[in-house]
Amino acid sequence: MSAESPSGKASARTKRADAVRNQQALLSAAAEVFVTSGVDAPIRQIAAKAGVGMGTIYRHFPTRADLVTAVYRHQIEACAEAGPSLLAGADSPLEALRQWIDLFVDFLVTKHGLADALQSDSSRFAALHTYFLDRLEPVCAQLLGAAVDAGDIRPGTQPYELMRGIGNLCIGRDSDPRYDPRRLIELLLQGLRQPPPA
Amino acid sequence: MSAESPSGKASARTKRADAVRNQQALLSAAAEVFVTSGVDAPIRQIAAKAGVGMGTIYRHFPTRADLVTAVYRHQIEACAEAGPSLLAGADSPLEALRQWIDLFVDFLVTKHGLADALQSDSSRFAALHTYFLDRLEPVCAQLLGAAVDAGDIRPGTQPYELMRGIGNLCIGRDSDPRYDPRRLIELLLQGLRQPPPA
Amino acid sequence: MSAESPSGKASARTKRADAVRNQQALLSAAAEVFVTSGVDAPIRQIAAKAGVGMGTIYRHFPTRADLVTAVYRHQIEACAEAGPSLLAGADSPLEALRQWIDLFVDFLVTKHGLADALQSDSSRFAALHTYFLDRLEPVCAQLLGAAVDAGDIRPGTQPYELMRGIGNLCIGRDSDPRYDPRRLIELLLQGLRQPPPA
Amino acid sequence: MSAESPSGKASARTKRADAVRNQQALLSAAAEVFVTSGVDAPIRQIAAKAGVGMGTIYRHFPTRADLVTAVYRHQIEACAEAGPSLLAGADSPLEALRQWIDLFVDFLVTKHGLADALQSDSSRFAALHTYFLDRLEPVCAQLLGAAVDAGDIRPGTQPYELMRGIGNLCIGRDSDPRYDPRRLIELLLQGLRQPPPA
DNA sequence: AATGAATGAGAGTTCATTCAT
DNA sequence: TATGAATGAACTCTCATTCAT
Repeated sequence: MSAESPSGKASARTKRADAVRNQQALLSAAAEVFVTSGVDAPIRQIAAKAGVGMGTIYRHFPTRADLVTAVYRHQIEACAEAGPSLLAGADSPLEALRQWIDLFVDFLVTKHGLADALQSDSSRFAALHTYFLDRLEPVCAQLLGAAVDAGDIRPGTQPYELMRGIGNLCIGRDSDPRYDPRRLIELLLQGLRQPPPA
Repeated sequence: MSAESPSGKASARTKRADAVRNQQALLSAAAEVFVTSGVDAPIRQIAAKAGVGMGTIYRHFPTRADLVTAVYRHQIEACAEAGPSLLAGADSPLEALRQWIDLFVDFLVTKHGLADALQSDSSRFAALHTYFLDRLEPVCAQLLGAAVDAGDIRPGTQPYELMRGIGNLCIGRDSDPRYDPRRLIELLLQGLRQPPPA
Repeated sequence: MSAESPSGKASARTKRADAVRNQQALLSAAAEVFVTSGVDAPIRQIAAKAGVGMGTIYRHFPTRADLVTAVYRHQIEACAEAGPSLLAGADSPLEALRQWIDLFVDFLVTKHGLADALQSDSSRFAALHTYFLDRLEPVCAQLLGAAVDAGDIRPGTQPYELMRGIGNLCIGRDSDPRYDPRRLIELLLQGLRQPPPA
Repeated sequence: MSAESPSGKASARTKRADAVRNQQALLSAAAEVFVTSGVDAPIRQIAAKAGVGMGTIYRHFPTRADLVTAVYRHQIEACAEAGPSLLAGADSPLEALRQWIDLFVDFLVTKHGLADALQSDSSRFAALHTYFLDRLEPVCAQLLGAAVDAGDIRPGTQPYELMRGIGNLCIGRDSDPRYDPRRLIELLLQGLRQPPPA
């Protein structure tokens, strides 16, 4: 990189690098804080964890939904991209669906403020909600459709409803050791299976 | 006059009647507000809706949990009492379980701040949580056990987990018309059914 | 009004007796509560201790100062009346003054919210203040004057100032065992003594 | 006169001032308010007087004790530092003690909410209390000890008691012009003097 | 006359958001 | 651009005082 005007360009570059670094720090910090304090955690707390000022958060993420969305974007992407691969590689469409739901649940219970955020009716999270569904609903639809087409499961279940249901089942997962969302989700899948021919 | 009891007592009784009326107003108002603003709604809002001062709420319900518990106590009781009757009257234990879950869901989606409150990890709702479980878990256990004993459903599902799951599925029921918790719960029940002998 | 209806009279009498009894209960209760919670104790607390309603307190003692004054009136009277007797019976006017101050201090430290109330600039206690001074200042003045006249103590000290000073020294008496107002008051008295003729 | 502009809209509500300047404003305001309303004055009142928001007070002084301590710290320091100098410069230890007490009283009556705060049994002021004593008791002890050693005053008086006594005498100084704590303190000092040999 | 339920002003405290530096 | 000080609305809770019974 050549810099004829060292001060001007260098400072611009420096700032850019700073900004990127800040954004990364913020995302990591927010992810951590969301886990311990939920997605409604005080901005201060996130800023402190990231080692930046509060204003910096507002610059990068004007609304809370922007931040939450950004925090989970990578995982949402990964989850979305896994759909087709699983469908291609699994023994059966149902097996692919099961594996995808496993990923989905991993994601939700790992970042455990998320399930709460997703069901929150607060308009604050509308953007997250939208992004989440726009990206994942088609993937879920594809898997679900394939399983139906293969005759593995009965038709009639909508991807939106299934995703909401799984998401809801993941809420408050760790408040009591007696509650394990995966067991219930397994029951759901059992319920989806085509009743055997008489 | 035959009033052996001093008038002091009579007047005390009268005041009580007022207080009772106020309590009712409060319970109705709180139930309404919980629906629109959640169980964390500001005390002022509830007081305003009930047409009473804030202090009146504190008098009747010293803590928020007291209020929430009181709001839902009647329904919890009704639900608890329905269990044995349904078991006695239904065609099969599974049918009884299904009907009881219907009642349970009716309850949760009608007073829909409740599902939120129940899963809230906030210690503020510990009392409600405890009351809820103490009262309903045994009922659910009985129905579940009977269905297992009759061979209608597979064993291994705990009443606590089932209730939590159903409760979670009822969260945010009306944020989107595409989501109907009952359909998912029906799937859960399907999943619980004993796989037919080979 | 003619007392045609006996019940009218009877009830009036009954109420009077009740009122007197209530007043006594209130004074005792207030005295106790003042000791533990200060003269600013919540009205509720006093009412509860006395076993009466709050309204009853307001009926008997419209302002807090009225109650405080009433609570301490007996002791103020006793203290006031002791002055002349002590002067008549003691070995010297200084000794009488010392004994009277002892009584005064007993009074203040026994009812330990009192010293605080007396110095409180809050107008709430103006009535108490006034009553207190009206009654005791002349007594103190008499004792002080006699001691001065006898040549026991130097002239120049005003009874108001001496009483305020002693009252202040009694404040917070029991917050620390290292603090004993009597030792300081004894020093004050030493300081009042006529310096020995050269 | 330039007041033609519609100054009704206070756009120049100097929102952001230097933090240090704000602290100073806060300390001055608090000192003033403590004088008129006592050290228990509402936070809002102090904030209003300082022209800042309430949050600013919490930022600078998280607890009330922090604020009270800060308000009086400078004077406490000055008083503490004066002790040794006075002892070195005065004609006699007793004279040094007298001068130090003069300073001490100046301090208390100038910032006269302080005497109240010091005797307050509320645990809220424990920090102030502790700081006050930690800093001044040793100074008072030194002066007192020197005066005893020099034979100027009788032994047996503890610095804690003397300071509490003087502090108490300064309470409510200006509620009545007839009351002057200095006259009583002078009597105390007189009382401390060694009784002349028989 | 007595009661105590009801009222609501007022105090403490938190935190999202703005904006001077 | 980044910072974090400042603001103030919003919330909880307490208690003096009133007033219907």
